[in-house]
Amino acid sequence: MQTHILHELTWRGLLAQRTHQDELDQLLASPGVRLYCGFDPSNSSLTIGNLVPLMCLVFFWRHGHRPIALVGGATGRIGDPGGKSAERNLLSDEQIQYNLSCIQRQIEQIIARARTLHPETLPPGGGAHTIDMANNADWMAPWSFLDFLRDVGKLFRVNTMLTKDSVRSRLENREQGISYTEFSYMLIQAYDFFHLFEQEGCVLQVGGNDQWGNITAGTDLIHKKTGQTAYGVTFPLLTTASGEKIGKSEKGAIWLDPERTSPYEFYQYWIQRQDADVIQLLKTFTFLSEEELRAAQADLDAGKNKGQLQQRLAQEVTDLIHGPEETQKAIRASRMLFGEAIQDVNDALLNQIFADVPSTSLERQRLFAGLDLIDLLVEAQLCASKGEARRLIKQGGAYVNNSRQDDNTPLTEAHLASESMLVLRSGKKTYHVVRFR
RNA sequence: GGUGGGAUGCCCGAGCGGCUAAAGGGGACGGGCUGUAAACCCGUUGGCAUUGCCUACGAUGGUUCGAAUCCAUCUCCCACCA
Repeated sequence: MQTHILHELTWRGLLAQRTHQDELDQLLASPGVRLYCGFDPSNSSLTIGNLVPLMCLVFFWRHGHRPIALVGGATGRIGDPGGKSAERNLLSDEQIQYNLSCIQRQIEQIIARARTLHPETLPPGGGAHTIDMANNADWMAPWSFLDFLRDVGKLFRVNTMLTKDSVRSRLENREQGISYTEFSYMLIQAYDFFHLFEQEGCVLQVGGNDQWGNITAGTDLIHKKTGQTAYGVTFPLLTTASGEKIGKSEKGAIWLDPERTSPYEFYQYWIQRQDADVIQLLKTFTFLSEEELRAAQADLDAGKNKGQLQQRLAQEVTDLIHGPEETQKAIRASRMLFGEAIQDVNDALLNQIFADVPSTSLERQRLFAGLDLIDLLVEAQLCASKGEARRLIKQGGAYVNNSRQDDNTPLTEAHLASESMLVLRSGKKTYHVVRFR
């Protein structure tokens, strides 16, 4: 990879703001720049949204720079006021510790996958070094409050802090306000940058655009303490064409943890993106080259995309997060689910395909007498009430083994798709497996 | 502390004594078209039941044959004044 990292970030649409434009260009022109990005341990899993900074670190890495992924063991105890409309509840230390280890594992796994699946992401020379991990609790914990106020707090002007967006938006909202604790968040993040600057020669911090205030607080601190220059780069906060945040489905966030968002759901999330978003998503979340993406854009403009781009996107991202094996399963399940009627299958196959699909287990006897479809839809929680189930059937949205049920004919053993299983579907996309024992 | 205004279904919002399970919009859901897309079109959107019943318009009481609509008290919001 010979091109300039800032060039790559630009064409990927991942460059929002940066400090010292020309100087930074020059600095990044030669490899080996030490940089970092922070990850917040407010949850035990990262989401697709958190994947953006991680991708950025990998992009920097492939250009021969040396990223550090910092998990915020210390900052997590405080809470970043940025992007939050309300004060957040503090997490217990045990919780933070747990979250930290989970997130760290996720990050490491993704980096490892990027290495093996995408050799092109490796830095020139094959990547002797990897992306390093750090935890700011390691250097924040020993500080006493008084020492921190004397050595670090003294260098911050409250007047300046008040102008930062993250703080200002909370001050303007009189209902919510901001606690002294969250107000101080900025100092810690700024100090992190200073510490890494001193100890690791880390001269650049990257982050989402909402981190701009915290990043510049860090560069200011470094300048005050050392007289030297440090840099900051932010990427835009991505939204869909219709203005929603990326990575939120109706049901909530898309998690990287397979326990929370199954690989099948994860894959489906990407498949279901609309054309207007797919190019930006490919640019952000895959390693496709500029040429490939230009070709993709051309196809799209020519009206030639028939969902292939979404498929490519889903496959690439699921590979990276869950590995090729899980991706293949998700693809197989998707083919089956969105294909023809389900027949000539056995339990083993269905179990495999529907491994991630919610299921209900019922007494086999209930089939002998004829099982009421309305009751079943409610029991499987595909419908909230019998009225809703009736409506669903009437409107033609109820399916058994992918074949539409026009009326409430009782189900019998003849409806089993395999030895003991039956596949319910509501609408086009919502599946539920019923097992009879 | 004073004076006004408000609280309606998932959300916004009309209704201001019977025709109100409550207009309209959004969202959501289902169908159609398509590519598991968008846009668009159609339909549904309190619960239970075979024309009926029950629960609902901040809470509690009251007036009335009849209340989301009138009255009283309470709770919570919002605006202006001090």
